[in-house]
Amino acid sequence: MGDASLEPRRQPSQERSRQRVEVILDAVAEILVEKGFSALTTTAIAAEAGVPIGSLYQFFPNKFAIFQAVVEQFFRKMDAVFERGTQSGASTLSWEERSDQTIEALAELWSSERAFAILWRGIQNMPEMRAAAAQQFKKVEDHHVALLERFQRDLQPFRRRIIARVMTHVGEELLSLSLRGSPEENQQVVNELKVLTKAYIRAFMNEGEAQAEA
Amino acid sequence: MGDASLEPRRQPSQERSRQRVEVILDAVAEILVEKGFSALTTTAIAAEAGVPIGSLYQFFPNKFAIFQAVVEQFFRKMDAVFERGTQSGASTLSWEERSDQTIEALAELWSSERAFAILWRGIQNMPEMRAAAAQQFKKVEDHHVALLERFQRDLQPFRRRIIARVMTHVGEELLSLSLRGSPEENQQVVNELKVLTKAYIRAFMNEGEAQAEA
Amino acid sequence: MGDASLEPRRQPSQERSRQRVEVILDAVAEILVEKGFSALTTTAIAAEAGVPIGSLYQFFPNKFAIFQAVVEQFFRKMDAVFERGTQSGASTLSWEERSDQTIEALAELWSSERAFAILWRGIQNMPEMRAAAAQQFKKVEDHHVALLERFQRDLQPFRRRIIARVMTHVGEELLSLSLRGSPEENQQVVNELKVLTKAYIRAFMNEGEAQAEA
Amino acid sequence: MGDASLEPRRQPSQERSRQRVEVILDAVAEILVEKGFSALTTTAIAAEAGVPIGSLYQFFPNKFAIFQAVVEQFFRKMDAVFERGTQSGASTLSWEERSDQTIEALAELWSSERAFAILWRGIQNMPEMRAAAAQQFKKVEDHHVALLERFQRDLQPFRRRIIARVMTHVGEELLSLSLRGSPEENQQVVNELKVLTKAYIRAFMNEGEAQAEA
DNA sequence: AATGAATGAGTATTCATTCAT
DNA sequence: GATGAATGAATACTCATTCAT
Repeated sequence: MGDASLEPRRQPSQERSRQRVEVILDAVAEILVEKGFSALTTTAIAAEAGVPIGSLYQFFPNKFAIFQAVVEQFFRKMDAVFERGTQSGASTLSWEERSDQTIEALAELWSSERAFAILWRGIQNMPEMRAAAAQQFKKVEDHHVALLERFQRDLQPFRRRIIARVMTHVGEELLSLSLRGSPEENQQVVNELKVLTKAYIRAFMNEGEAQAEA
Repeated sequence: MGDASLEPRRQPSQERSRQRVEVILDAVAEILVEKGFSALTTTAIAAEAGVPIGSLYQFFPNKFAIFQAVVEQFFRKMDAVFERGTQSGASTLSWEERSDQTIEALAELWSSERAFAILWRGIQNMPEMRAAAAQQFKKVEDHHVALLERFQRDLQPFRRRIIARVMTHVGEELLSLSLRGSPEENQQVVNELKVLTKAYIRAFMNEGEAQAEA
Repeated sequence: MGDASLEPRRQPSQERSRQRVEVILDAVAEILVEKGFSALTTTAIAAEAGVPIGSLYQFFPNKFAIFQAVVEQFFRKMDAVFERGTQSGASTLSWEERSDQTIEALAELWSSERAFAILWRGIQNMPEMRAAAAQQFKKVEDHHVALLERFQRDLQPFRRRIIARVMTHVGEELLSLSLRGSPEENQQVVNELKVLTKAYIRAFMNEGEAQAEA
Repeated sequence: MGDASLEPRRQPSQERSRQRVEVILDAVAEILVEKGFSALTTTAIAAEAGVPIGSLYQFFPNKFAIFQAVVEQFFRKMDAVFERGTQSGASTLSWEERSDQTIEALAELWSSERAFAILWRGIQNMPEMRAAAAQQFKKVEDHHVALLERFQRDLQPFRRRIIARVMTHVGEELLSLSLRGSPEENQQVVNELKVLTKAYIRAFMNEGEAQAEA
């Protein structure tokens, strides 16, 4: 699985190389925010990064691998947020508070990396990247599955997975939406995501109880 | 309002012309399903439709107008579903049943036109079509706003609009998701959309009551 | 000689047909003035004239024949100006006054048909029309030759022809130039054409005398 | 001033690149002479130059920039001729001899670059290049203005400018004409340009004296 | 005769990737 | 390793002319 051609060509072990990769990925973000996805050509990236076009191909086998690197960088940060949410001062907070906190942290992350949302939408239409995108979706989905396994033991595995998938997609859609409006609108979208998430969780929690009572 | 350059060049009044437009739009759908959005070039459309490239430009001023025609066709059907949901056998059904019915109908529509979901995602990344896409989103959002005005009078206008927007985006994201998995998964995604929608509505309904009680 | 394909397809004997041709030629002028030479497509002409595209091809075998008709119409008017200049109240006016009068009349003609100058420039770069354009140039040149034969009998035939050609081209270039500036500039260009023409004529008149004296 | 999109994309610093640009510009000339302006397509240029189409766009941002390069190259040579005419062995020559010499030199230049005349006419009808063409005309006009300022101080500035403009256009029209006939005709056209120019200058010189006497 | 939909070769331009230096 | 010029298939769109109705 996992298309090999999206792997970086080599680990940039030397300091200079590491910096170059950094510069390239920053250039990608800059272009996305300033000029949009359709301006994201290899030539433009090299120019923005102040790096010869050939260098791109020393670190990455092709255009998609560059995008993949940006995506992975972002998903690592997403992961970190989820980790923090799972571990931090567990007992003191209600699940509602934890949910809200995680969403708030995610919203901050997305808001601080507006380039990602643009890239992520663009990627959905690149056949060459669909598998890689699916894989990242899956990782978030797996995280939700794990949480549900811990706190909602009655759910059937199949349904648990679908619920996790739904939460993943709703979350990404609304976090993305929360970057496209006015500051007030954006904040309110995040608030609604909190409301909606808690309502949804409560819904299938109650189903279980309702069944148990019956 | 609405970019004139996306308007069809002329109404195909004659039978033969109407058929040609039909054939072209069918070709668009065929390509989307078979080869994906990035294969949707004018040459490919003409070839798939068995029509000379010039004919495309007799009916449409440019590529985007073709896409726009497909989008409008689909949104007219969406509209019809919403209309039916609003008018049909009003008093006998609970709001929960009505919600479920509408979602079921929408799911059937999306499932019967799989090409649309692919096109719709692709369009989001075309700067030339973003305005047109936003307009369609807005129409659905307005429908939700109208419903909320009728049944949830206490909501503040600003929040009402954001809730409507959230419902629009969640709906489209999950309906789109419900086309990408196995039949069982897809059905379950639709079910979750029903659960989630009702839970969300109940949540802000109760907020009002909670406030009223306090 | 004279490319047959530029001939009108048939003499529009019926009144309605004659009107249609008129409408078409007017449309050509309108487009030239409003949108420039590069907008002068057959489709645009038909649309502007409110005439089906097929009608164009009933009167003219091709695009060039339409242009040719406009050109001939204009050159007939040029001819008329020259005729008038040659015949009118001959003896009372000096040759200088006659020259000035003719130039003034030509300037008025060019100014009243601004479309022609645009078309005429455009035509120079159409290989298909170069022969026809040369023929029109030749007709004006021949007029000048005839005049010179009458008033400058000593000139050698070869030189007479070249002088006539030079006068033709200088005239057309400056009359065309006299449409491109401000009203004051345009008037002054016409004045300079008068000065220049008289100076030139005087020059080769004196040459003859100088030679005779020697 | 000067449309940036007509600027070359980069200075061909390396020898090989410089040669390539040379080859491209030569191909333009070749096509113009052999097949005329309307055959001057990017594909044709690339083919004639034996260069892939992409290479054209390495050096020039678009078709017009290629034409502009040819035009500028030629006008630099025109400039040089005017410079030489202004500076060379000043006192020994009468103004008549100087005028004749300059025209002779210009005629040689135009004759040695027959492609230019064809391109120059073609450019007049390209809306995208009209501004650039006007700029070149203006430079020649300015040269004439400067000369007139030196030798004909009595002329009013407005008239001086129009006279310069007239000389520019007459010169270019007749030099262009001097490439389209037989060798004898062409030589005679150049001779007439000399006669005409001197006669014209003498005319407005005398105007001044006539006024002074009165 | 009158119409106008149909045609498709031809146009300028882009861009991911390679590879000679 | 590092460079960036070179490549050419692919893209959206135009337009003079025809010919079935």
